[in-house]
Amino acid sequence: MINKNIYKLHAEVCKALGHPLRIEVIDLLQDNELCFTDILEITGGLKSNLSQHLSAMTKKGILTVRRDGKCNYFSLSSKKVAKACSLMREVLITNLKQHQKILDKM
Amino acid sequence: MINKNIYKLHAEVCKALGHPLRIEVIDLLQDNELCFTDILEITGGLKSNLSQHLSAMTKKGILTVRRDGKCNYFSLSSKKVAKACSLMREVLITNLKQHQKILDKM
DNA sequence: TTAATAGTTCATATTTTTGTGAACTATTAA
DNA sequence: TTAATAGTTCACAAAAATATGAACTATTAA
Repeated sequence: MINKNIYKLHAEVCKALGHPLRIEVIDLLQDNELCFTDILEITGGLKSNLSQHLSAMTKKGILTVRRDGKCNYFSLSSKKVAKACSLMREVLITNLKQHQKILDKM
Repeated sequence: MINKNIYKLHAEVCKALGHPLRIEVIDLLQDNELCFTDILEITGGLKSNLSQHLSAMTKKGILTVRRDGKCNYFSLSSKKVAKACSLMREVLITNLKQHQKILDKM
């Protein structure tokens, strides 16, 4: 019971990976920082939506913001996030291949 | 536009990490398989709830089931899932420490 | 000071996830 | 064949996440 809280916190951080737009942002920020407008231009959609997603990721400690003039530059707070994300992508790829293998047999 | 689908699939798989109970299950299955009843006994809660979470994780290719007699044994489909999960835990720990540091200064 | 750029915040509607209990299925043992 | 064990499935209610557009704030430039 006492350690259920750590699972809750842990899940909160992991939730940051659970949305297509947030995955795309993590991909974009893999090697460099980008400002809000750059990210918006690449990902598309509404600025309010992106802003809220970036804000949520920042609150969870996934992203770091740096203000420079009138621009907000976002970056990954740790390479570990990108690594975790890419491991999960590998799991997905393996699943898709497995799926394909099953289809091939039909 | 064409590659937005991969983000969607990727996010779907990552969502498996975004729930306290599912995190706990991943932790439990890190080194060994366990049957449904064992997992239920450790995690607590309703069997229907656990069953649905395990089923969702299995559909997403995160878990593998092996039926033996009347028991269903669950295991991680890949060590990569455990690794991704533990990387995100490290990110959380770093955040918590950072948070603590800020509190200490107040 | 006014306008433009760069974003954030907020309220609300919609969609998705989650939890619950009851009913159901499958395997084994008596 | 009946009962017990081990789970799954289903319908529904409640909670949480998401998308949207309008209004707002902050910085810079003219």
